[in-house]
Amino acid sequence: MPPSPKKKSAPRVRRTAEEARLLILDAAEARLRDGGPEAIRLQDIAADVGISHPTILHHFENREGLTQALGFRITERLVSDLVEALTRDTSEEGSAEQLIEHVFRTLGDGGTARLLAWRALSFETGDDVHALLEGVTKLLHERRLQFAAENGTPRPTREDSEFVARLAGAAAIGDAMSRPVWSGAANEDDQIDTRFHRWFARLLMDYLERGT
Amino acid sequence: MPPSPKKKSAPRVRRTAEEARLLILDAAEARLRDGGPEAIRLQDIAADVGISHPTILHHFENREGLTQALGFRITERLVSDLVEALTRDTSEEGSAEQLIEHVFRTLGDGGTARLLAWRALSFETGDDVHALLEGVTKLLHERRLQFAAENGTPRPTREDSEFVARLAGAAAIGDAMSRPVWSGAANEDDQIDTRFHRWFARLLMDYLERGT
DNA sequence: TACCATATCTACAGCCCTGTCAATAGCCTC
DNA sequence: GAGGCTATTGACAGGGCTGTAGATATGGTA
Repeated sequence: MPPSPKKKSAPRVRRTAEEARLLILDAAEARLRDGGPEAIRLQDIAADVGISHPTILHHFENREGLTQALGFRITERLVSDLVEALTRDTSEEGSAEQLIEHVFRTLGDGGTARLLAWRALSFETGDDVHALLEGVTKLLHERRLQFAAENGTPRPTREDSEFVARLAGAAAIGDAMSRPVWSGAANEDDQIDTRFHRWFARLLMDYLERGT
Repeated sequence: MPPSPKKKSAPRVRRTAEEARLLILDAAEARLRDGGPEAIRLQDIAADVGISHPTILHHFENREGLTQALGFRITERLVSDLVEALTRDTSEEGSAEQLIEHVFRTLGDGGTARLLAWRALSFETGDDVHALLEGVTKLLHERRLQFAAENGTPRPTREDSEFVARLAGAAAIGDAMSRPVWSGAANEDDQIDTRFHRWFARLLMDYLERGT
């Protein structure tokens, strides 16, 4: 048999390595979002991007390399988003409610909660997340000390500030994780989420202003 | 070839269907706990129990049947635990702190948080969890109305009670989920968790006693 | 234009995992 | 003790997914 008439395959698209990695990560993240961890299949992802699956292996070594890179990117984006919001929203006086709302929205929307849950399940040290909590605590505590000095209210301990940050984070994550589960079929109205966030923000603000 | 000398295989253990299902579920849960969702492999589970994997299929139809049964059992146990704690601990007056501590411990210990996260990832309606929140809200609200009548404090709205329950649940779940992630290498002391739970319980109690 | 680095492809190998099937062996009932 | 129900098993099949190898094309560079 003659060496087969050289099927003319579709012209190749050649990207930079970075571009390719971005596209692949995007596709993988989308699959993870609405298909769960088991939906991260090289062949499917490749099909989504419109490439062949060995290309993925070329860029990420192996499957685990891909998931690891994905995990890093997810938290990295989350962290930068939070830090940005923190430094922006705490500059104005009364807008802590907006900040809380923002945090809840960021975690809840677009399946970010699902991504976080996945990351929590798939180990990976998580030192970066730990660092995030540290940073937030520090920021918050400084602001509280300043507030106490200006208003003559009692100075909070550092542990107290840590607890406040921890509560806010836990509540946001927990709420985001639970919502898709227990919202269930009854989607109810979307407003109730916002009211809940406001309510929580006010609860927290009351506590902060009381001083202890 | 003569019909092979009938290798004497190990004597079979014959359990009741219920017993077998329990053993299999236990093994599956253990694997899920410390291996993640991808560790639910029929052959491995069978090996753990000491049976052959077709036996699992016999009892659960297929893999999905197993995971579904597992999901139900996990939340069922959690729900019954919570309901029991609620009815027990709210009977005494000041022991709400114990209740909160209990909820946090239940969710945090033994990887229950991991199990919940897995369940959140693997869809499944979650109507049962929704029902749990309903029940807790109702219990809480009734107690608050009674408290308000006795002490002359303002009557809370039902939505307010719902928010309290939602916050407590979200905080417990979020904290449990986050701890293994951001505790990271620095295990710090275990006491701090307890202090945090107490702190949160007091915050919540203050709010409840103020009435709004 | 010639050449090089490398992103991409096709084809294939191997593995593991789920699910099927027919046979076997405990336990309960009569 | 005989017989039936069914829990259990070994062997096998089929499919899908990861990873490998060598060829090829593309864009930049000299």
